[in-house]
Amino acid sequence: MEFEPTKGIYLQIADSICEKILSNAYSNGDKIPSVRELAAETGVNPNTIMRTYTELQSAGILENRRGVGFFVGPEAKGIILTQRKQQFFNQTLPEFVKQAKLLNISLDDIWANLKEKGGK
Amino acid sequence: MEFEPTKGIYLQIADSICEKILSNAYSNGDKIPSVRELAAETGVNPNTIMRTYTELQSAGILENRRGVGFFVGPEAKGIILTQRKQQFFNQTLPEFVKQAKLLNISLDDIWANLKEKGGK
Amino acid sequence: MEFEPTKGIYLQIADSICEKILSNAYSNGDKIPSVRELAAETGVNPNTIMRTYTELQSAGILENRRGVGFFVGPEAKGIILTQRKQQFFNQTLPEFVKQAKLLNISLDDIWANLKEKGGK
Amino acid sequence: MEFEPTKGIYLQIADSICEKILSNAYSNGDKIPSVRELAAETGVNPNTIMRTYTELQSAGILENRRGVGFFVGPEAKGIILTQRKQQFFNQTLPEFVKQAKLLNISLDDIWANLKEKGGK
DNA sequence: GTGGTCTAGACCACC
DNA sequence: GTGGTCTAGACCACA
Repeated sequence: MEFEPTKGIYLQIADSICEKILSNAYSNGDKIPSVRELAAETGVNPNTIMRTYTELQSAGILENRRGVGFFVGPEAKGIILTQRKQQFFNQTLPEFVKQAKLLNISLDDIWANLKEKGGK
Repeated sequence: MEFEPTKGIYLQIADSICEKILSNAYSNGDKIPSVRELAAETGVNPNTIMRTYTELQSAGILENRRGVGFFVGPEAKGIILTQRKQQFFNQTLPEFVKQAKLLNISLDDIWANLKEKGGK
Repeated sequence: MEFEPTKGIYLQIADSICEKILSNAYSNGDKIPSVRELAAETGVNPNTIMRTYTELQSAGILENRRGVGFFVGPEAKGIILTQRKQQFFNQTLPEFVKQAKLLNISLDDIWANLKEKGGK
Repeated sequence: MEFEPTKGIYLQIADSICEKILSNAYSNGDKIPSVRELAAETGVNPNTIMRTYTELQSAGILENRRGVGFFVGPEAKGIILTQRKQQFFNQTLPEFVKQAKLLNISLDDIWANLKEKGGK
């Protein structure tokens, strides 16, 4: 698995898990791969996976049954959505608009660019 | 001068210089403050300023006359714009679209909203 | 380890690493000594080693896995060779020819001389 | 006038003067441009020109008549030739050969390259 | 005065 | 343990 060098690996893994939850690849209550499994699969140090899981747990997205494994929490999807929407409207969107203005890129330019990529 | 804790100081200083170039506060060929001057002014260690200048130089944005100082390069503005546009279309925009999709937010809605604000 | 006083230590270390790569002492993907290790081994400050590694990285010769170490990049050998050949034909050779001309030394004589030595 | 960033400007100016002497643009006993003249012409700080002149003087290549100016010394050409030949055979040539061997460049390759450039 | 390099030692996030 | 950044202070060559 490939990782961006600018962002913590544990965060990138957390993102990928959240995205699986949002896209219903994982549903509420599902058991997710064990630390060792995921470590082997991604080629990442188990400590790093563990950090991902515990942080997701303390966010209420995952739950832990001792000796059994980690499971998707009952409110997982809602928590992730709330969290992401907040981030989207408070950070991503304003930053996006600011950059576009600074670079003098119009909505039409963006639209054209998206169509071009979408056409591929 | 105040700095965000999340991003390297040398990068924040680089950004501020680039913005001065984009806004024509510095023009092509202008001498920019010496390493020690800017260090004193910002309260940052000269080594850190040096790092900023060196990186901007190797990007072609600054030039250097030994024993004299650093100067804005002839292509500075173009390089910065190219660089930023590239980042916008290759990273910011796709990430933005991806998040919007995951959150089930319609791009059309966002655009309508933006156009409305733009009209203010 | 001994260093020439005329050339930056960080450059001399970079050279020695490149030569290890060219001579196959390091192969593609190999982990090279950690910053602290090499610093201790050479008696040089870790910051200086860090500078060497960073510059080799931005040249594409080294790669970097966070918290793990620096590794020889997949194209390392090719990059080094290209870089050196370019320098040879664009700088070393013209300078050599220019000096020979100024000194009124015939290139043919030099060639003959070299071939003779090469035959030994 | 353009200067390489890697080598002291005062050395580059010294070289250009020596080359004028070798190519008979300046002859023994000729008055060379005053410090101020050459400074204005090259756009270089007069201190730097002065350094060049005094170093060439202490090498016996230039002579100084107070209140009059700097002049090419009687042995100038000989001194420069001796000096350069020494450097050529002790440094330039061995370094040239070493690099060619390291890069696996044959004399024929070099020959071909020279012809190509000469043909332009 | 300018840039450029090096050292020593600290602290951080991450694996 | 790893890399990454920052500070403080020194010394150098050069203009």
